[in-house]
Amino acid sequence: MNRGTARARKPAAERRRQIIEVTTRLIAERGFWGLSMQDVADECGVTVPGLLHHVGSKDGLLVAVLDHRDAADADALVAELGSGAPPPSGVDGVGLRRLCAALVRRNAGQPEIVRLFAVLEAESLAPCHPAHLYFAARQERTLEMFTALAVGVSDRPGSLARQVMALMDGLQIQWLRDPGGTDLVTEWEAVAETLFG
Amino acid sequence: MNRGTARARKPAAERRRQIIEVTTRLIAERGFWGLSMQDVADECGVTVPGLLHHVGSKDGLLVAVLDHRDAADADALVAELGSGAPPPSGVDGVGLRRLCAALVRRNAGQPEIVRLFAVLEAESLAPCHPAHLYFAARQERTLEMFTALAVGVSDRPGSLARQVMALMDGLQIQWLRDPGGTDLVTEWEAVAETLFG
DNA sequence: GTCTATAGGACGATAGAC
DNA sequence: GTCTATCGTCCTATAGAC
Repeated sequence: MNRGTARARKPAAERRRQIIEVTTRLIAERGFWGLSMQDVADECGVTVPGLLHHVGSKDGLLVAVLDHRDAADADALVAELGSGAPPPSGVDGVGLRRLCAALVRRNAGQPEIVRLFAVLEAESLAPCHPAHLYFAARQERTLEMFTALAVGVSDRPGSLARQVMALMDGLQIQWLRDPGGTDLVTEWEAVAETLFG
Repeated sequence: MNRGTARARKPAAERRRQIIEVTTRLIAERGFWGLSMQDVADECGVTVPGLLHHVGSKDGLLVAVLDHRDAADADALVAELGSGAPPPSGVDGVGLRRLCAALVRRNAGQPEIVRLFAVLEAESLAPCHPAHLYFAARQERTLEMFTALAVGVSDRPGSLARQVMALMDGLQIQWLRDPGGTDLVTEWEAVAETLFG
């Protein structure tokens, strides 16, 4: 008698994974303000209260997505830089140029995720946006990491760090708007030659 | 008997100017998806139907804002580059470096407008966004202009143009997120030295 | 040119059954 | 873990008076 009615039910973990996946795509398309819980629920084959059971609220849904991305990105970055590399908080010695190349290569393969961050990065400039603090901290953390890695490369490491970050974000926007017109990796190689060559 | 009751009424042109000004600020704060006609109407001291009388629809409101900005930017750019300079479609001879410096200087003085464009630029990546075509055309036009001006500066003018555009957009985001932490003009001077120096 | 009034939905969230 | 039912609020847009 071990539960013969397992028709549409899913284990919580799997359902949560599905919710995050769908939400990621929808936020990338319409932003967080344009996201509706109804659409997320529909695409998951669940009702709205069913969805809220898992994430608590609309804001809770956003933090779930961002937390999941942070974890996935940290894993992937370590894998791409070699298994011997320490976690992102201690990437010293890898070199700014190699780190950027790895980031660009990874981003080129997941335009949807890149768009998610591009949209939220702009939306979250508003102080009342639920991800405002998250992206402020993210920018600060990234700049610090880039600056630390740029110390040997430039005599103004802080400025170089800002330029690197700006170039990655800006080129990504151009690429997202016209995916056929640009190859992200190729464009970045030209940048690297200007900055580091 | 020439209409003695002109209490709260404004001439259409002035009302339209006010509507555009308020909408610009609200879109910068919340994006277009997050914009509500009610809020715009309230801040203008008008009812929602009164607002719709002037702009037709919510989409009409957006194009009104964008058209107004295009006109204002074109005027300001000509003024900043000197009265003798031809309109933006023919800025040859001014030089890419000088053009960028003028753009950055102008943008540094109007963060609200910069934020409007930053938010809409990301939001409009979605093909269904009412400003999708507008920003696609804008990017293409800007890249063409920068490329033409970069011909003498670099042996890969298209790539330089993309880098210049990316750097301006990216630095603006960083600046908007932490206005006290960066000076846009100073940062750009460092960039210019790297790119053109 | 601006109003009142209202249509007609979609929204996020809650309560409680199963 | 998912449902039905419902609340109250907000939304864009229209019709027609003044």
